Amino acid sequence: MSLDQLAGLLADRTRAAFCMALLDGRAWTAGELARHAGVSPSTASEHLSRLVAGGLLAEERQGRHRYVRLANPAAAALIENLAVYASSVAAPAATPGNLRESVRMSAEAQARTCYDHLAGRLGVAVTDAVLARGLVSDDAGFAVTAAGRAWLASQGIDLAALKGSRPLVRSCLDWTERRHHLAGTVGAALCGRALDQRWVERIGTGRALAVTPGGRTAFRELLGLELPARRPGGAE
Amino acid sequence: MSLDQLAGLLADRTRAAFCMALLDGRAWTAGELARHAGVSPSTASEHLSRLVAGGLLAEERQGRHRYVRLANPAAAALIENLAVYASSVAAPAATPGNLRESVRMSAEAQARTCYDHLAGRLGVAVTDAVLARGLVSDDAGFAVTAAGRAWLASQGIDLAALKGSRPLVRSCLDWTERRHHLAGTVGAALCGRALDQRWVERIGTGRALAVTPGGRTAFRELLGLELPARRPGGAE
DNA sequence: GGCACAGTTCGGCGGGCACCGAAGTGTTCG
DNA sequence: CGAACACTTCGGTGCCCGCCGAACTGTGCC
Repeated sequence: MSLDQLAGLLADRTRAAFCMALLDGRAWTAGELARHAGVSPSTASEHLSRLVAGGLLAEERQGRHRYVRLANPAAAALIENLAVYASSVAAPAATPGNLRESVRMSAEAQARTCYDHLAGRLGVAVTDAVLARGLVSDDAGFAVTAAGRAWLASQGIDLAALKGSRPLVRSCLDWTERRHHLAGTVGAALCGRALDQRWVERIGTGRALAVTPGGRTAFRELLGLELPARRPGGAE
Repeated sequence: MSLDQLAGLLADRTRAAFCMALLDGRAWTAGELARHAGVSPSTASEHLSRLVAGGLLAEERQGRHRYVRLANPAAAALIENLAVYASSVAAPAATPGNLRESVRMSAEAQARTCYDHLAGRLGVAVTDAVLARGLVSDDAGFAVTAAGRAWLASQGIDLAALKGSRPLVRSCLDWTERRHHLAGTVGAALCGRALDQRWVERIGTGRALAVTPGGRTAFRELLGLELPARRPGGAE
Protein backbone atom coordinates (compact mmCIF):
# COMPACT_ATOMS: atom_id res chain seq x y z
CA MET A 1 0.00 0.00 0.00
CA SER A 2 1.25 3.49 -0.79
CA LEU A 3 1.06 6.82 0.99
CA ASP A 4 -1.69 8.17 -1.27
CA GLN A 5 -3.80 5.05 -0.83
CA LEU A 6 -3.55 5.21 2.96
CA ALA A 7 -4.28 8.92 2.98
CA GLY A 8 -7.20 8.27 0.62
CA LEU A 9 -8.80 6.13 3.30
CA LEU A 10 -9.02 9.15 5.56
CA ALA A 11 -9.79 11.71 2.85
CA ASP A 12 -13.51 11.35 3.23
CA ARG A 13 -15.63 13.04 5.85
CA THR A 14 -17.53 9.87 6.74
CA ARG A 15 -14.49 7.63 7.15
CA ALA A 16 -12.69 10.40 9.01
CA ALA A 17 -15.64 10.78 11.39
CA PHE A 18 -15.57 7.02 12.07
CA CYS A 19 -11.86 7.11 12.91
CA MET A 20 -12.16 10.14 15.15
CA ALA A 21 -14.99 8.48 17.06
CA LEU A 22 -12.94 5.33 17.46
CA LEU A 23 -10.13 7.34 19.03
CA ASP A 24 -12.04 6.85 22.28
CA GLY A 25 -10.41 3.45 22.34
CA ARG A 26 -13.63 1.50 22.37
CA ALA A 27 -15.32 -0.75 19.84
CA TRP A 28 -18.39 0.62 18.04
CA THR A 29 -21.01 -1.22 16.01
CA ALA A 30 -21.59 -0.40 12.37
CA GLY A 31 -25.02 0.97 13.20
CA GLU A 32 -23.69 3.25 15.91
CA LEU A 33 -21.06 4.63 13.56
CA ALA A 34 -23.64 5.16 10.81
CA ARG A 35 -25.83 7.21 13.15
CA HIS A 36 -22.83 9.06 14.54
CA ALA A 37 -21.76 10.14 11.05
CA GLY A 38 -25.29 10.68 9.75
CA VAL A 39 -25.12 8.23 6.87
CA SER A 40 -27.20 5.22 5.90
CA PRO A 41 -26.23 1.71 7.02
CA SER A 42 -25.26 0.74 3.50
CA THR A 43 -22.89 3.66 3.22
CA ALA A 44 -21.38 2.84 6.61
CA SER A 45 -20.96 -0.80 5.69
CA GLU A 46 -19.04 0.03 2.55
CA HIS A 47 -16.78 2.54 4.24
CA LEU A 48 -16.01 0.22 7.15
CA SER A 49 -15.04 -2.55 4.77
CA ARG A 50 -12.56 -0.24 3.08
CA LEU A 51 -11.07 0.88 6.40
CA VAL A 52 -10.67 -2.72 7.56
CA ALA A 53 -9.17 -3.82 4.25
CA GLY A 54 -6.84 -0.85 4.41
CA GLY A 55 -5.51 -1.83 7.81
CA LEU A 56 -6.72 1.09 9.90
CA LEU A 57 -9.55 -0.78 11.62
CA ALA A 58 -10.04 -4.29 12.94
CA GLU A 59 -13.42 -5.97 13.09
CA GLU A 60 -15.15 -8.65 15.11
CA ARG A 61 -18.59 -10.19 14.64
CA GLN A 62 -20.84 -10.96 17.56
CA GLY A 63 -24.16 -12.37 16.48
CA ARG A 64 -25.77 -9.85 14.19
CA HIS A 65 -23.49 -7.06 15.34
CA ARG A 66 -20.31 -6.03 13.59
CA TYR A 67 -17.90 -4.39 16.04
CA VAL A 68 -14.97 -2.35 14.79
CA ARG A 69 -12.06 -0.70 16.57
CA LEU A 70 -8.80 0.94 15.62
CA ALA A 71 -6.42 -1.74 14.42
CA ASN A 72 -3.52 -0.90 16.76
CA PRO A 73 -1.84 1.91 18.70
CA ALA A 74 0.13 3.01 15.66
CA ALA A 75 -3.07 3.59 13.71
CA ALA A 76 -4.42 5.64 16.60
CA ALA A 77 -1.27 7.74 16.85
CA LEU A 78 -1.37 8.35 13.10
CA ILE A 79 -4.96 9.57 13.18
CA GLU A 80 -4.44 11.70 16.27
CA ASN A 81 -1.29 13.25 14.82
CA LEU A 82 -3.07 14.05 11.57
CA ALA A 83 -5.94 15.63 13.48
CA VAL A 84 -3.52 17.68 15.61
CA TYR A 85 -1.63 18.91 12.57
CA ALA A 86 -4.84 19.69 10.72
CA SER A 87 -6.12 21.75 13.63
CA SER A 88 -2.88 23.72 13.76
CA VAL A 89 -3.28 24.91 10.19
CA ALA A 90 -5.03 28.28 9.82
CA ALA A 91 -8.75 28.42 9.18
CA PRO A 92 -9.79 26.19 12.08
CA ALA A 93 -12.25 23.36 11.71
CA ALA A 94 -15.89 23.72 12.63
CA THR A 95 -16.78 25.83 15.61
CA PRO A 96 -19.65 24.56 17.76
CA GLY A 97 -22.89 24.67 15.81
CA ASN A 98 -25.22 24.58 18.76
CA LEU A 99 -25.30 24.54 22.54
CA ARG A 100 -25.11 20.77 22.79
CA GLU A 101 -22.01 20.67 20.63
CA SER A 102 -20.46 23.51 22.59
CA VAL A 103 -21.03 21.58 25.82
CA ARG A 104 -19.49 18.48 24.31
CA MET A 105 -16.40 20.32 23.11
CA SER A 106 -15.97 21.94 26.50
CA ALA A 107 -16.22 18.59 28.25
CA GLU A 108 -13.62 17.12 25.90
CA ALA A 109 -11.29 20.03 26.59
CA GLN A 110 -11.60 19.34 30.33
CA ALA A 111 -10.71 15.66 30.29
CA ARG A 112 -10.91 12.95 27.72
CA THR A 113 -9.17 9.89 26.42
CA CYS A 114 -6.80 10.18 23.52
CA TYR A 115 -7.03 6.62 22.27
CA ASP A 116 -5.61 5.03 25.41
CA HIS A 117 -4.26 7.84 27.54
CA LEU A 118 -5.54 10.89 29.38
CA ALA A 119 -5.80 14.09 27.37
CA GLY A 120 -7.35 17.51 27.68
CA ARG A 121 -6.63 19.74 30.66
CA LEU A 122 -6.50 16.71 32.94
CA GLY A 123 -3.93 15.00 30.75
CA VAL A 124 -1.78 18.12 30.57
CA ALA A 125 -2.08 18.73 34.33
CA VAL A 126 -1.09 15.15 35.13
CA THR A 127 1.89 15.48 32.80
CA ASP A 128 2.99 18.75 34.38
CA ALA A 129 2.70 17.16 37.83
CA VAL A 130 4.76 14.06 37.04
CA LEU A 131 7.43 16.31 35.51
CA ALA A 132 7.39 18.76 38.45
CA ARG A 133 7.63 15.92 40.97
CA GLY A 134 10.53 14.35 39.13
CA LEU A 135 8.66 11.17 38.33
CA VAL A 136 9.36 11.65 34.66
CA SER A 137 12.27 13.63 33.28
CA ASP A 138 12.53 15.56 30.05
CA ASP A 139 16.05 16.87 30.57
CA ALA A 140 17.65 14.60 28.02
CA GLY A 141 14.70 12.94 26.43
CA PHE A 142 11.47 11.71 27.91
CA ALA A 143 12.04 8.99 30.50
CA VAL A 144 10.68 7.66 33.77
CA THR A 145 13.04 8.37 36.67
CA ALA A 146 13.87 6.00 39.53
CA ALA A 147 11.42 7.91 41.73
CA GLY A 148 8.84 7.58 39.01
CA ARG A 149 9.41 3.88 38.75
CA ALA A 150 8.75 3.53 42.49
CA TRP A 151 5.69 5.76 42.33
CA LEU A 152 4.23 3.75 39.46
CA ALA A 153 4.88 0.53 41.38
CA SER A 154 2.89 1.97 44.28
CA GLN A 155 0.06 2.40 41.82
CA GLY A 156 0.31 -1.20 40.70
CA ILE A 157 2.06 -0.33 37.47
CA ASP A 158 5.11 -2.46 36.78
CA LEU A 159 7.40 -0.93 34.15
CA ALA A 160 8.98 -4.28 33.30
CA ALA A 161 5.57 -5.64 32.38
CA LEU A 162 4.94 -2.67 30.09
CA LYS A 163 8.04 -3.17 27.98
CA GLY A 164 7.19 -3.99 24.41
CA SER A 165 7.36 -2.51 20.94
CA ARG A 166 5.62 0.70 21.95
CA PRO A 167 7.60 3.44 23.71
CA LEU A 168 7.13 3.52 27.47
CA VAL A 169 6.62 7.24 27.55
CA ARG A 170 5.85 9.43 24.61
CA SER A 171 4.80 12.98 24.40
CA CYS A 172 1.55 13.54 22.57
CA LEU A 173 0.56 17.04 21.50
CA ASP A 174 -2.87 17.93 22.71
CA TRP A 175 -5.16 19.54 20.14
CA THR A 176 -7.27 21.43 22.60
CA GLU A 177 -4.54 22.65 24.93
CA ARG A 178 -1.75 22.72 22.36
CA ARG A 179 0.55 21.33 25.03
CA HIS A 180 2.07 17.93 25.53
CA HIS A 181 0.61 15.12 27.57
CA LEU A 182 1.88 11.72 28.59
CA ALA A 183 1.31 8.95 26.08
CA GLY A 184 2.98 5.60 25.52
CA THR A 185 2.38 2.46 27.55
CA VAL A 186 2.88 4.32 30.84
CA GLY A 187 0.31 6.90 29.79
CA ALA A 188 -2.07 4.11 28.87
CA ALA A 189 -1.50 2.32 32.18
CA LEU A 190 -2.21 5.49 34.13
CA CYS A 191 -5.41 6.02 32.18
CA GLY A 192 -6.42 2.43 32.84
CA ARG A 193 -5.68 2.88 36.53
CA ALA A 194 -7.76 6.06 36.66
CA LEU A 195 -10.71 4.27 35.05
CA ASP A 196 -10.33 1.12 37.18
CA GLN A 197 -10.15 3.10 40.42
CA ARG A 198 -13.04 5.25 39.22
CA TRP A 199 -11.06 8.44 39.57
CA VAL A 200 -12.57 9.34 36.22
CA GLU A 201 -15.63 8.07 34.43
CA ARG A 202 -16.82 8.30 30.87
CA ILE A 203 -19.44 10.80 29.82
CA GLY A 204 -21.80 9.44 27.21
CA THR A 205 -20.39 7.82 24.10
CA GLY A 206 -17.69 10.36 23.23
CA ARG A 207 -14.18 10.68 24.49
CA ALA A 208 -15.05 13.02 27.37
CA LEU A 209 -14.26 12.03 30.93
CA ALA A 210 -15.48 13.41 34.24
CA VAL A 211 -13.29 13.47 37.32
CA THR A 212 -15.22 11.90 40.19
CA PRO A 213 -15.15 13.27 43.76
CA GLY A 214 -13.01 10.28 44.72
CA GLY A 215 -10.79 11.10 41.78
CA ARG A 216 -10.32 14.68 42.87
CA THR A 217 -9.15 13.35 46.24
CA ALA A 218 -6.84 10.81 44.62
CA PHE A 219 -5.26 13.31 42.22
CA ARG A 220 -4.70 15.72 45.13
CA GLU A 221 -3.11 13.08 47.34
CA LEU A 222 -1.07 11.33 44.67
CA LEU A 223 0.03 14.28 42.52
CA GLY A 224 -0.91 17.42 44.40
CA LEU A 225 -3.45 18.41 41.79
CA GLU A 226 -6.37 20.65 42.76
CA LEU A 227 -8.94 19.88 40.13
CA PRO A 228 -12.11 22.00 39.91
CA ALA A 229 -15.43 20.41 40.71
CA ARG A 230 -16.89 19.64 37.33
CA ARG A 231 -20.19 21.21 36.38
CA PRO A 232 -21.64 19.73 33.24
CA GLY A 233 -21.69 22.50 30.67
CA GLY A 234 -20.95 25.15 33.22
CA ALA A 235 -18.07 27.46 33.90
CA GLU A 236 -15.05 26.21 35.80
CA MET B 1 -8.88 22.38 8.58
CA SER B 2 -10.20 18.90 9.31
CA LEU B 3 -8.68 15.44 9.26
CA ASP B 4 -10.30 14.51 5.94
CA GLN B 5 -9.13 17.73 4.31
CA LEU B 6 -5.54 17.20 5.41
CA ALA B 7 -5.60 13.57 4.37
CA GLY B 8 -7.14 14.65 1.06
CA LEU B 9 -3.99 16.64 0.34
CA LEU B 10 -1.98 13.44 0.36
CA ALA B 11 -4.62 11.23 -1.24
CA ASP B 12 -3.32 11.80 -4.74
CA ARG B 13 -0.39 10.02 -6.32
CA THR B 14 1.18 13.22 -7.65
CA ARG B 15 1.00 15.18 -4.41
CA ALA B 16 2.16 12.12 -2.49
CA ALA B 17 5.14 11.73 -4.80
CA PHE B 18 6.05 15.39 -4.22
CA CYS B 19 5.95 14.96 -0.45
CA MET B 20 7.96 11.75 -0.49
CA ALA B 21 10.63 13.42 -2.63
CA LEU B 22 10.77 16.36 -0.25
CA LEU B 23 11.45 14.01 2.65
CA ASP B 24 15.08 14.31 1.63
CA GLY B 25 15.00 17.58 3.52
CA ARG B 26 15.96 19.74 0.59
CA ALA B 27 14.09 22.30 -1.45
CA TRP B 28 13.01 21.35 -4.96
CA THR B 29 11.83 23.55 -7.82
CA ALA B 30 8.38 23.13 -9.31
CA GLY B 31 9.88 21.92 -12.56
CA GLU B 32 12.02 19.30 -10.85
CA LEU B 33 9.00 17.96 -8.98
CA ALA B 34 6.94 17.90 -12.18
CA ARG B 35 9.55 15.78 -13.93
CA HIS B 36 10.03 13.60 -10.87
CA ALA B 37 6.32 12.80 -10.75
CA GLY B 38 5.87 12.63 -14.53
CA VAL B 39 3.24 15.34 -14.82
CA SER B 40 3.03 18.58 -16.78
CA PRO B 41 4.17 21.89 -15.28
CA SER B 42 0.60 23.15 -15.05
CA THR B 43 -0.48 20.09 -13.09
CA ALA B 44 2.51 20.47 -10.77
CA SER B 45 1.79 24.15 -10.23
CA GLU B 46 -1.79 23.51 -9.17
CA HIS B 47 -0.89 20.68 -6.83
CA LEU B 48 1.92 22.64 -5.19
CA SER B 49 -0.41 25.55 -4.56
CA ARG B 50 -2.81 23.27 -2.77
CA LEU B 51 -0.05 21.71 -0.65
CA VAL B 52 1.24 25.15 0.32
CA ALA B 53 -2.23 26.46 1.11
CA GLY B 54 -2.88 23.32 3.12
CA GLY B 55 0.15 23.86 5.31
CA LEU B 56 2.25 20.86 4.35
CA LEU B 57 4.75 22.75 2.18
CA ALA B 58 6.41 26.14 2.34
CA GLU B 59 7.50 28.03 -0.74
CA GLU B 60 10.08 30.62 -1.72
CA ARG B 61 10.59 32.38 -5.03
CA GLN B 62 14.03 33.02 -6.45
CA GLY B 63 13.91 34.73 -9.80
CA ARG B 64 11.87 32.62 -12.13
CA HIS B 65 12.20 29.55 -9.89
CA ARG B 66 9.66 28.50 -7.30
CA TYR B 67 11.32 26.47 -4.54
CA VAL B 68 9.24 24.37 -2.17
CA ARG B 69 10.14 22.38 0.90
CA LEU B 70 8.30 20.61 3.70
CA ALA B 71 6.77 23.21 5.98
CA ASN B 72 8.24 21.98 9.27
CA PRO B 73 9.53 18.86 11.08
CA ALA B 74 6.01 17.93 12.18
CA ALA B 75 4.86 17.77 8.57
CA ALA B 76 7.84 15.56 7.74
CA ALA B 77 7.16 13.23 10.65
CA LEU B 78 3.52 12.98 9.61
CA ILE B 79 4.35 12.01 6.05
CA GLU B 80 7.08 9.58 7.10
CA ASN B 81 4.79 7.95 9.65
CA LEU B 82 2.02 7.58 7.09
CA ALA B 83 4.46 6.04 4.62
CA VAL B 84 5.78 3.64 7.26
CA TYR B 85 2.29 2.55 8.26
CA ALA B 86 1.23 2.19 4.64
CA SER B 87 4.21 -0.03 3.88
CA SER B 88 3.39 -2.25 6.85
CA VAL B 89 -0.06 -3.05 5.51
CA ALA B 90 -0.25 -6.22 3.39
CA ALA B 91 0.11 -5.99 -0.38
CA PRO B 92 3.30 -3.94 -0.47
CA ALA B 93 3.74 -0.94 -2.68
CA ALA B 94 5.54 -1.12 -5.99
CA THR B 95 8.48 -3.45 -6.33
CA PRO B 96 11.40 -2.22 -8.43
CA GLY B 97 10.32 -1.96 -12.05
CA ASN B 98 13.79 -2.02 -13.58
CA LEU B 99 17.44 -2.37 -12.71
CA ARG B 100 17.94 1.36 -12.13
CA GLU B 101 15.07 1.46 -9.66
CA SER B 102 16.34 -1.65 -7.94
CA VAL B 103 19.75 -0.03 -7.52
CA ARG B 104 18.17 3.11 -6.11
CA MET B 105 16.05 1.18 -3.59
CA SER B 106 19.08 -0.80 -2.52
CA ALA B 107 21.09 2.37 -1.98
CA GLU B 108 18.29 3.88 0.08
CA ALA B 109 18.15 0.75 2.22
CA GLN B 110 21.87 1.09 2.90
CA ALA B 111 21.89 4.69 4.10
CA ARG B 112 19.65 7.65 3.52
CA THR B 113 18.22 10.68 5.16
CA CYS B 114 14.82 10.49 6.75
CA TYR B 115 13.90 14.17 6.52
CA ASP B 116 16.70 15.34 8.79
CA HIS B 117 18.19 12.26 10.39
CA LEU B 118 20.06 9.15 9.33
CA ALA B 119 17.95 6.18 8.28
CA GLY B 120 18.42 2.86 6.53
CA ARG B 121 20.92 0.30 7.75
CA LEU B 122 23.33 3.07 8.73
CA GLY B 123 20.69 4.81 10.85
CA VAL B 124 19.74 1.59 12.57
CA ALA B 125 23.39 0.64 13.15
CA VAL B 126 24.17 4.04 14.64
CA THR B 127 21.15 3.74 16.92
CA ASP B 128 22.16 0.25 18.06
CA ALA B 129 25.68 1.52 18.78
CA VAL B 130 24.63 4.53 20.87
CA LEU B 131 22.31 2.25 22.86
CA ALA B 132 24.96 -0.46 23.32
CA ARG B 133 27.54 2.11 24.43
CA GLY B 134 25.16 3.62 26.93
CA LEU B 135 25.11 7.00 25.22
CA VAL B 136 21.34 6.81 24.94
CA SER B 137 19.14 4.79 27.24
CA ASP B 138 15.82 3.13 26.50
CA ASP B 139 15.33 1.54 29.92
CA ALA B 140 12.65 3.93 31.06
CA GLY B 141 11.99 5.94 27.96
CA PHE B 142 14.30 7.27 25.31
CA ALA B 143 16.86 9.67 26.76
CA VAL B 144 20.47 10.78 26.37
CA THR B 145 22.60 9.62 29.31
CA ALA B 146 25.31 11.63 31.05
CA ALA B 147 27.92 9.71 29.04
CA GLY B 148 25.96 10.48 25.91
CA ARG B 149 25.87 14.15 26.75
CA ALA B 150 29.65 14.16 27.04
CA TRP B 151 30.09 12.19 23.84
CA LEU B 152 27.84 14.57 21.91
CA ALA B 153 29.78 17.53 23.33
CA SER B 154 32.98 15.96 22.00
CA GLN B 155 31.28 15.99 18.60
CA GLY B 156 30.42 19.64 18.94
CA ILE B 157 26.77 18.96 19.72
CA ASP B 158 25.49 20.92 22.71
CA LEU B 159 22.25 19.49 24.13
CA ALA B 160 21.27 22.77 25.75
CA ALA B 161 21.36 24.45 22.38
CA LEU B 162 19.11 21.79 20.93
CA LYS B 163 16.32 22.26 23.44
CA GLY B 164 13.17 23.48 21.82
CA SER B 165 9.67 22.33 21.00
CA ARG B 166 10.83 19.17 19.23
CA PRO B 167 11.82 16.15 21.29
CA LEU B 168 15.56 15.75 21.78
CA VAL B 169 15.50 12.08 20.96
CA ARG B 170 12.70 10.26 19.28
CA SER B 171 12.50 6.81 17.89
CA CYS B 172 11.50 6.65 14.24
CA LEU B 173 10.47 3.35 12.70
CA ASP B 174 12.44 2.62 9.59
CA TRP B 175 10.40 1.42 6.61
CA THR B 176 13.17 -0.55 4.98
CA GLU B 177 14.67 -2.17 8.08
CA ARG B 178 11.48 -2.24 10.16
CA ARG B 179 13.55 -1.24 13.16
CA HIS B 180 13.91 1.99 15.06
CA HIS B 181 16.44 4.69 14.42
CA LEU B 182 17.36 7.87 16.21
CA ALA B 183 15.31 10.90 15.30
CA GLY B 184 14.58 14.17 17.08
CA THR B 185 16.92 17.13 17.30
CA VAL B 186 19.83 14.94 18.41
CA GLY B 187 19.27 12.67 15.44
CA ALA B 188 19.21 15.71 13.18
CA ALA B 189 22.38 17.11 14.72
CA LEU B 190 24.21 13.81 14.21
CA CYS B 191 23.11 13.71 10.60
CA GLY B 192 24.25 17.28 10.10
CA ARG B 193 27.59 16.42 11.69
CA ALA B 194 28.02 13.41 9.43
CA LEU B 195 27.35 15.56 6.36
CA ASP B 196 29.53 18.44 7.55
CA GLN B 197 32.48 16.15 8.34
CA ARG B 198 31.88 14.34 5.07
CA TRP B 199 31.48 10.99 6.74
CA VAL B 200 28.56 10.53 4.37
CA GLU B 201 27.69 12.19 1.10
CA ARG B 202 24.54 12.38 -0.93
CA ILE B 203 24.00 10.19 -3.98
CA GLY B 204 22.18 11.96 -6.79
CA THR B 205 18.94 13.76 -6.02
CA GLY B 206 17.26 11.14 -3.88
CA ARG B 207 17.57 10.44 -0.19
CA ALA B 208 20.39 7.91 -0.56
CA LEU B 209 23.70 8.50 1.19
CA ALA B 210 27.09 6.89 0.70
CA VAL B 211 29.50 6.37 3.57
CA THR B 212 32.88 7.79 2.56
CA PRO B 213 36.19 6.06 3.39
CA GLY B 214 36.78 8.79 5.97
CA GLY B 215 33.31 8.11 7.32
CA ARG B 216 33.99 4.41 7.70
CA THR B 217 37.05 5.33 9.77
CA ALA B 218 35.09 7.84 11.84
CA PHE B 219 32.19 5.49 12.54
CA ARG B 220 34.65 2.77 13.58
CA GLU B 221 36.60 5.07 15.89
CA LEU B 222 33.64 6.91 17.36
CA LEU B 223 31.07 4.13 17.63
CA GLY B 224 32.87 0.88 16.90
CA LEU B 225 30.92 0.34 13.72
CA GLU B 226 32.42 -1.79 10.93
CA LEU B 227 30.58 -0.58 7.86
CA PRO B 228 31.04 -2.47 4.60
CA ALA B 229 32.77 -0.74 1.73
CA ARG B 230 29.88 0.44 -0.42
CA ARG B 231 29.62 -0.95 -3.94
CA PRO B 232 26.97 0.83 -5.96
CA GLY B 233 24.20 -1.66 -6.69
CA GLY B 234 26.33 -4.57 -5.60
CA ALA B 235 26.18 -7.10 -2.79
CA GLU B 236 27.31 -6.09 0.67
C1' DG C 1 -41.41 -20.90 12.90
C1' DG C 2 -42.17 -16.20 11.99
C1' DC C 3 -40.97 -11.57 12.79
C1' DA C 4 -37.74 -7.98 13.81
C1' DC C 5 -33.19 -6.33 13.70
C1' DA C 6 -28.40 -5.67 11.94
C1' DG C 7 -25.86 -5.56 8.27
C1' DT C 8 -24.60 -6.57 3.09
C1' DT C 9 -24.75 -6.20 -1.87
C1' DC C 10 -25.53 -3.84 -6.14
C1' DG C 11 -27.02 -0.72 -9.72
C1' DG C 12 -27.96 4.11 -10.57
C1' DC C 13 -27.13 9.03 -10.07
C1' DG C 14 -24.78 13.24 -9.32
C1' DG C 15 -20.86 15.81 -8.03
C1' DG C 16 -16.03 16.62 -7.72
C1' DC C 17 -11.35 16.31 -9.14
C1' DA C 18 -6.97 15.32 -11.88
C1' DC C 19 -5.01 16.20 -16.01
C1' DC C 20 -3.64 18.96 -19.94
C1' DG C 21 -2.94 22.43 -23.75
C1' DA C 22 -3.03 27.04 -24.92
C1' DA C 23 -2.24 31.52 -23.73
C1' DG C 24 -0.31 34.39 -20.58
C1' DT C 25 3.17 36.63 -17.00
C1' DG C 26 7.62 37.35 -14.92
C1' DT C 27 12.63 36.63 -14.93
C1' DT C 28 17.15 36.06 -16.97
C1' DC C 29 20.70 36.11 -20.36
C1' DG C 30 23.13 37.13 -24.60
C1' DC D 1 15.80 44.57 -26.44
C1' DG D 2 14.41 40.13 -27.87
C1' DA D 3 14.48 35.27 -27.09
C1' DA D 4 14.33 31.56 -23.94
C1' DC D 5 13.03 29.66 -19.64
C1' DA D 6 10.10 28.85 -15.47
C1' DC D 7 5.87 29.05 -14.00
C1' DT D 8 0.67 30.40 -13.80
C1' DT D 9 -4.11 30.60 -15.16
C1' DC D 10 -8.23 28.78 -17.15
C1' DG D 11 -11.56 26.19 -19.75
C1' DG D 12 -12.50 21.55 -21.30
C1' DT D 13 -12.66 16.52 -20.78
C1' DG D 14 -13.02 12.18 -18.69
C1' DC D 15 -13.01 9.38 -14.78
C1' DC D 16 -13.84 8.14 -10.12
C1' DC D 17 -16.24 8.04 -5.88
C1' DG D 18 -19.87 8.80 -2.26
C1' DC D 19 -24.42 8.22 -1.45
C1' DC D 20 -28.72 5.74 -1.36
C1' DG D 21 -32.81 2.58 -1.92
C1' DA D 22 -34.21 -1.91 -2.79
C1' DA D 23 -33.53 -6.53 -2.18
C1' DC D 24 -31.11 -9.77 0.22
C1' DT D 25 -28.70 -12.63 4.13
C1' DG D 26 -27.73 -13.87 8.86
C1' DT D 27 -28.89 -13.65 13.78
C1' DG D 28 -31.86 -13.49 17.76
C1' DC D 29 -36.09 -13.44 20.25
C1' DC D 30 -40.86 -14.47 21.34
